[in-house]
Amino acid sequence: MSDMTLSDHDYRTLAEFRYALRRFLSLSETAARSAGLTPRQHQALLAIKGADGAAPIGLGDLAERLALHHNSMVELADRLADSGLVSRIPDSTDRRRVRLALTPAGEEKLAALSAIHLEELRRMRPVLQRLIDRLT
Amino acid sequence: MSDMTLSDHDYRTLAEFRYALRRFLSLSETAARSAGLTPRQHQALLAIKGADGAAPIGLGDLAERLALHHNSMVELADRLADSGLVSRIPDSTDRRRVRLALTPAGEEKLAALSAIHLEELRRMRPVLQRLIDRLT
DNA sequence: GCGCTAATATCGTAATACGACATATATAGA
DNA sequence: TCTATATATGTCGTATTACGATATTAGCGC
Repeated sequence: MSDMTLSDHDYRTLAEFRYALRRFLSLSETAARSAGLTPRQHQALLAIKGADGAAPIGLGDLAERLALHHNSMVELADRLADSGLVSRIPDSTDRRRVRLALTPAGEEKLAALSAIHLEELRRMRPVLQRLIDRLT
Repeated sequence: MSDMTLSDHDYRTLAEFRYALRRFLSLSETAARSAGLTPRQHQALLAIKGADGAAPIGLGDLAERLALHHNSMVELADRLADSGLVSRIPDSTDRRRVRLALTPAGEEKLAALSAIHLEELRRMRPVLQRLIDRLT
């Protein structure tokens, strides 16, 4: 907080940053829904795939990664399992734990969505770079 | 779409990007709610402030900027006006139009929140830069 | 075994974005 | 100027979903 009073330039930077974010998120949502997924479902698939430990990620860790409370994560996992996109895998040693793995259907949808997102991020790169540079 | 098959590195880049986004958005939400605002309300205040035309921004343009349908924007404007954060200003020449301006209370809350957000973005800068550079 | 903690699950509730529809104003064309 | 159409905002019912509170099940130290 170097200076408490913000300039118009600061506000504009913040506003444009949020605008870029919303455009990305809006595009992402449209793509996800076209694939029959909610945005959260898509993000969950990506987080599952992107979390490379040796073992599949558990509900609790996934909840943290998605910034969801554990019970919301349980419900999200229910919906994903009902849709046949992930499968619940009980942990072999700790029977309280449940891990999630992508089904082939989940892999497939995620792959298609990820290609779109990667392309979009690459397209956005100059804008993002410009905004970052503006942060003084 | 240079190559249809995505590498683990691609997935991890996407996952980490989303994770960074969620952390930012989560922080933003917490800050907004601490100030008695919903995230959307905060974003609306910022978009109003950041939209520099000669005249205050209208409902329709604001809806587009916030990626909301016009009726959702009307309801959001209702809630903002009820909270005393913005005031509806009928357009002088086109009486269909309604413009929104920040009240002093709105300015004040936005200023406090914006300082927090600018600080956070500056803190995130290295992470964002690294992610952008990873986009090949 | 007993008390305690941790992980997952269940259920009722509230917030809010949307679809469908309604109203008010502007504009073009005969 | 009158009428048809388009545009901007507003209203209302509904559905989705994240959360709080609570419950259940499993591990752990003693």
